[in-house]
Amino acid sequence: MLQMLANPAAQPAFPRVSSTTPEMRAVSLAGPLLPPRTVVFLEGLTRCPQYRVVDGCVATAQTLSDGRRQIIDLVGPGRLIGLGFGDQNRYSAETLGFTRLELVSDSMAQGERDQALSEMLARSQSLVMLLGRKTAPERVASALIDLSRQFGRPARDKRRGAITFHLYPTRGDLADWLGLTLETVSRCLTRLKKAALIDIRQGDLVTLLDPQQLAGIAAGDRSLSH
Amino acid sequence: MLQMLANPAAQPAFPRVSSTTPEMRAVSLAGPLLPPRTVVFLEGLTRCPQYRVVDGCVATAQTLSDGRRQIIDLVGPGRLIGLGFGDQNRYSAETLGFTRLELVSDSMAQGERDQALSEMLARSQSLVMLLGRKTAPERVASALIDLSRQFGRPARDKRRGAITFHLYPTRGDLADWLGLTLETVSRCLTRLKKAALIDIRQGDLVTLLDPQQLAGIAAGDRSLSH
DNA sequence: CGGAGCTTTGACACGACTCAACGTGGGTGG
DNA sequence: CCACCCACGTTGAGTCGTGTCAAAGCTCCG
Repeated sequence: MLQMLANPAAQPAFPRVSSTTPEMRAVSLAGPLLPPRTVVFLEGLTRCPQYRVVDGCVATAQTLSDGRRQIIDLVGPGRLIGLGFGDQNRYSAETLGFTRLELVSDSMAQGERDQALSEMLARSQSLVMLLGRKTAPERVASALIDLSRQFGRPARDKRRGAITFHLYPTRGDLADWLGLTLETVSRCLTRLKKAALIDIRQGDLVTLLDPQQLAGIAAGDRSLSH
Repeated sequence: MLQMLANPAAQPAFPRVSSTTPEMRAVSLAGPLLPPRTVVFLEGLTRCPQYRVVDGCVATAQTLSDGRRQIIDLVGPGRLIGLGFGDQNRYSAETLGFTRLELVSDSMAQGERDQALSEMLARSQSLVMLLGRKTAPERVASALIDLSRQFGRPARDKRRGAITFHLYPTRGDLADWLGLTLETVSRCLTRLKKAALIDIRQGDLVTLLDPQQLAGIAAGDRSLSH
C-alpha cells in the first residue's frame, strides 16, 4: 500500500474532487485514492514529504512501547499532514476511509507553512485541554462538533441547524483520540442518542440534532443524563 | 505588574544573565525581572509581542468557563512564549518564580520562528500522549524528567548521574499541567521519595537520584510500589 | 448461511477524585 | 520576639467515574 505513494507527483497539482467517477482511479495503480487503513508513513522512520488531504480522513498517532495508542489528530479535507522539523516522523499516519492525498512541495510558501503549523499547534492545545480537564461526555461531544466542522454538511432536516457527516473513525479510534476506552465512547454515544441530541444511522452516518446544546455539553456548561 | 512589560525594548538585545547584582533591577521599574505570579499576558486579549525566557519559569495555560485550568507548557530559559497566529492570545502566561524576560522582535528570522513552532508542536503532542494514555505515576515521572532537562544541573551527588533542579511549579501547578489533582501529585511524589528515586529538600529543591529508572517509569516500562 | 469485525450492554474492579483534617514554613504586625 | 495567619503540602477515608472483562447483537459480505 505504501508504494502507491511512491510516485504521487504524476498527478497534476490541485486535482480537486472531480465530478468524474472517482472509483475509476481506485483501480488504477497510479491513482492516489487510498483504501481504509493504509499506512501513509510511520513514526520513527525517515521523514516523508508533506501531503494535503483532498478527500477522506487521515489519523495521525503515536504509540507507546507497550502498545498504548494516542491519536494526535483526525485530518479532513484541505488540511496538511507530515509537517514538522527534524529528520524523522514524530507520529504515524493512516487513512480511516477511502482517502485521496495530494503531494505538497517541500518548498511551500513560508507563510502557508507558518499558518499550517500554527493551526496544528492550536488544535493540539485544544486536545490537551480536552484530555487534561474534560469528562468523558464532554470529550465525545467536543469530538462530534470537531468532526462536524471538518466533514459536515447541513442536514436535510433543518431543525435548529442540524448537521450530518460521515463518521470515519471507529469507536476504538475515537477512544484512542479522546483518551478513553472503546466501551466508554460507546456508552456516551448511546446517552447522546437517548437525549435526542444526535442520531446515528447505518453505523457511520451521524447527525447532530441540536448542535447548540451539544456545544454546551462540550464546554461543560450543561451535563448529560444517564 | 503588567506595566512592567510596557517598555521592555528599553533593554538592549540579549541582556544575558549578567554577573552584576540582578536584584538591582528588581527594584528598578525598567528592569524586566518579574516577581512570581506575574501575569505576562491573558488568554483572549489582543495578541502581545513575543518573549524569550532568559531566567526563571513561565506557565502558559488555558481556562474553561467553569474555572478548570490546564497548563499547556512550562517554559524554561532559552525558550519562547507568545508565538502563534491570529489576533488574540490563545492562552495566558504567568511567571512561577522570579523571571527575566527578553523581548523578541516580531520579524524574527523565519527559520528560527519555524523551528520554535515545530518544537512547541512536538512538546504539545508529547503532552497529548501523556494526558491521553499515561497513569498518574507515569505522568509525574515524565514531568520530573522534563523539568530536569529544562532547569537541571548535575548534582554534587554523582551517583548514577543524579540531577538537581529548582521546582518552580507548586503541586497545584503540576496537577493542572498533568491533568491530575493536587493530592494525586503529592501522593505520587511521596511514593517516588519512598522508592528512593527522588529527593526533595526545602520544598522546592528536587534531585533525581536514579534518572534511568525514573525514565523507565515515565515510559511505562516499570511500575511503582505503594 | 456463516464468519469477521465492530458495537452494545452488563457486572465488577480499581485508580483517581473529593472532602476533610492536620502539618509546615515564611511573613507580618502587635 | 512571639503569636498569628495564610498558602502550601501531606495524609486518610470514602465515593465515583472510567476501565476491565465477558457475552451477546448487529451488519456487511463472501
